[in-house]
Amino acid sequence: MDDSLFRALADPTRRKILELLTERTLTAGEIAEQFPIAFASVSHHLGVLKAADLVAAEREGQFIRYRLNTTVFQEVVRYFMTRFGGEGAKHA
Amino acid sequence: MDDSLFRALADPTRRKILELLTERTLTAGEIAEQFPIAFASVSHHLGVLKAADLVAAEREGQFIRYRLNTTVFQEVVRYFMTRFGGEGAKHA
DNA sequence: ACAATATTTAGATACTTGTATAAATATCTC
DNA sequence: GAGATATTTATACAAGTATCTAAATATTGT
Repeated sequence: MDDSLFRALADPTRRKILELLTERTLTAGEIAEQFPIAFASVSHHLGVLKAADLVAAEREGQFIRYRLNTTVFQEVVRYFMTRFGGEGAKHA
Repeated sequence: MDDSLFRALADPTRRKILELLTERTLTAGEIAEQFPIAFASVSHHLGVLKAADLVAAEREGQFIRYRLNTTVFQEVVRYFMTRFGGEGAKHA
């Protein structure tokens, strides 16, 4: 389990970005609009998420579209369930 | 979902501590032995884990015994599964 | 090629954090 | 109560990080 993954999840802004991407894919600008911080700061967060392989980016004309990489989330769930899940996780 | 939880998980030493506690409860000293850093540093990590409610501590004579708080882990699993789990999580 | 739009990268700064050493607290034994 | 052991708390510092502004890169349209 990569360290960058957990560090990426440690920031609330980044977790919020991930939750936004659950609904649908979004461009960097659409994501940045949702936050009171500078676009460049959001771009930095997107870079961290991409480095952790939690999201994937694809250029679409002048825009860059981000989407959730669900595969990695499944790995996270598995990590927690196998190591710490105990009983309760099985029927969640 | 509390911010302190994810920040607590972001450090590899702390994740290792949690994994050690999966096997059995351990005293602070037994935990500290496993790491190349100072006892006080491990104690700091234990404080972070306790603040995030990931572990519970109980004095036992001169020792302090730590145990995993599995309830919180179930919440973590649920967080990931409901928001990001997709299909793969269901039969993991 | 130029201007406009979208996004990232670079450089700076304030804040947080992981670690260390030293001091403090708690318990046990004599 | 003094000394030994176990652990935490206090203080300091280097490294990491979230944010900002400004500059750079990429694409589109005229």
